[in-house]
Amino acid sequence: MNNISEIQTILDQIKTEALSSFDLAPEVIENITFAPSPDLKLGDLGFPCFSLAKSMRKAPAMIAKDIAAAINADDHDIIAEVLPVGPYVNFKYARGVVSEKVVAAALDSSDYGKGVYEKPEKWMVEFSAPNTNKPQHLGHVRNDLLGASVSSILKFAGHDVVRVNLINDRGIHICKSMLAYQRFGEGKTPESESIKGDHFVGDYYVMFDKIFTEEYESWLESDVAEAKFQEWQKGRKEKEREADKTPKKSFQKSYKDTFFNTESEIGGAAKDMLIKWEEGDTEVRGLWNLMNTWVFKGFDETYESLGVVFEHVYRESETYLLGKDIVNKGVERGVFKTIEGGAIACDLETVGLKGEKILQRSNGTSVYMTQDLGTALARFEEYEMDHMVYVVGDEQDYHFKVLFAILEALDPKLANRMKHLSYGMVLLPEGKMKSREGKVVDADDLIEQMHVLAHESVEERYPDLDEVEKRKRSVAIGNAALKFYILDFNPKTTVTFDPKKSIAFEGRTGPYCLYSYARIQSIGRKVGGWPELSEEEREAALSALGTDVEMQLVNELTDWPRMVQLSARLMDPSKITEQLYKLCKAFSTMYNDNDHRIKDIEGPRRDGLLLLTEAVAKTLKTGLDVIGIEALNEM
RNA sequence: GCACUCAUAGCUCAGUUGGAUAGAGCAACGGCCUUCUAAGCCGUGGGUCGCAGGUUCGAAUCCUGCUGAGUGUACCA
Repeated sequence: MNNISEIQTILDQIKTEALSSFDLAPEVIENITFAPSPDLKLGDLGFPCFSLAKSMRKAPAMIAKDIAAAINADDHDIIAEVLPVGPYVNFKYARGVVSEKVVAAALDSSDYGKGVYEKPEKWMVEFSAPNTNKPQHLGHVRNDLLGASVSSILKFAGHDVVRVNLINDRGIHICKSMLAYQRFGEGKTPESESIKGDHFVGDYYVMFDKIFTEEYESWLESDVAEAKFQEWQKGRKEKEREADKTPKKSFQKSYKDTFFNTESEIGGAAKDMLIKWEEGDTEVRGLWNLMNTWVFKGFDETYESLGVVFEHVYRESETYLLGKDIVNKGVERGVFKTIEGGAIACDLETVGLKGEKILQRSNGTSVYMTQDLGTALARFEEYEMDHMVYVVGDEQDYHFKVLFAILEALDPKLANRMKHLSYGMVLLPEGKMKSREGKVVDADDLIEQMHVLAHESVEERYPDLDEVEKRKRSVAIGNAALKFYILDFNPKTTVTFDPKKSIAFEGRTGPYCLYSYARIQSIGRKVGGWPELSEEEREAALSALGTDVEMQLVNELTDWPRMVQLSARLMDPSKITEQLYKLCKAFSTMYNDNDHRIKDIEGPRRDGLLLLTEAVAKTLKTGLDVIGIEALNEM
């Protein structure tokens, strides 16, 4: 099916063969898995026998002995020795043979670890999904990088992948920045102010919020507000009221939306603008188009510097009406129902959840969920993909649970084909990021800052380089640092980002991987190119490998295809970063070891070490490419 | 109130889905550049895996309760 490394396939066969002579259920055999041994002295890897104790009615240590005895190491060229170690059956590799197979596999394939399926599955991955009222921040960067790398990992694992973006370009929040610009823009443009388009528009969004907040705060001083407050207090449950030590503050918070929708002048103006937008008012649409052009240009720059690409970009202004007829048909089919007041809802009890979800308001307009339903069904029809992945933050876990349940109710064939790749928020040491209050790590600023820091680093280490080369390296190093940092977290982890110390260039980082790669390239140059050998010579060279240090590196190479598959299955890029780091670490250990200095070694072993080194470089480059990091030949 | 998620070294995080002695990086301390790039390597110290029970031959991992943090729970998007 796919090329999980040859070694693992052979080992699995040996295990299955050995165990099949003991009259065990297939799933019992399946459940026994190899793990690297904690100490190379005990063997290179092994499997535990605890779970066999019940069905075989014997102590695990006895079982391990019996199984070990049942395997004849001489029958398998990759195995030198099989030995029971307590309750474990441990295997010692015929190191030369294993090295030969693994390194040859890594060298001969242009993309070692790539999965190959006879019939690849088709996946659609939706990610990024920005709003057009403000520039992207670090949270979006996490989304962008996760979406892009998971897409790329799925592709590398052997699937067909379509990357899509859904830009949120309509709604009241969009009108806020439009209104502020209309009133205070004075005809300025991003060009006239020399500001990136999305930042330009974002500034008006912040301005709107500032004006609205001022309006609200001055209203709160009024007698009307006091009366509203008293009324609100009376309406509360007694317990709540007594427990609340700062009722004014609570009122201020809870009434803000109501104020926006009723009393607020600027709020009302924004709402009027939204109505005009929906009516297709020429002036409003014109302004909307103009500001969109600015924002999209800004977004494109950000995507380009992150290396993010989409096959298809959807806009909510084009999709927001989708789903309306699905809702109506759903009522006819009895999947949805009309409730009191005329709204349409889905009874979530019928899909295994609680409560009900409104899909159409009593005034006939649709809600967010409705367009998600419509968009999903339209996409399945258009692309006929096997799987749909939504890369969206974990605060929307419930939304997607409901969405998937309703979609399944509408079309049972969609069951288990939709996945929410839910990832944790990025917090600052002082808490959540807030665009409206300017408490954000801006994406463009961050990227720029990485380049500046990388440049300082290059300047310090290699002051004699010409400026063009310094720039080139700074960009590559800065991007590598940022991407590796973000992707090295498990997606579901809530990240605390400290601007002052989070992203480093040393230790387990992107630059460390680039550095390892550059070092290897330097070796290649020093020896006048990698050895080009005949079949026999190569086999002899690779078979000469076998020290612990060399095997550690060979083992990491062996693991690479497995980790790729694991990363794809879990949709977790951190499995890739982890394995790349391990590869670099094992290489660096060898590089610094006195007994493994290639320049001091002669004969086939020298060639063997060179080929192993070359294989590491090839795998590294492939792996870095999968997560969108550009390797450097010199650093 | 209810639902979901999380709690592991001073800090930031892993822990391959229940297996061998819980691991990295940073920070601290000690070594290694006339020898293939020191963005590196080697070593030392640092843990009651939030607390209390339970299941299991075996639990950081599964179950229950408690404590603490986050998120969600709209005819918002």
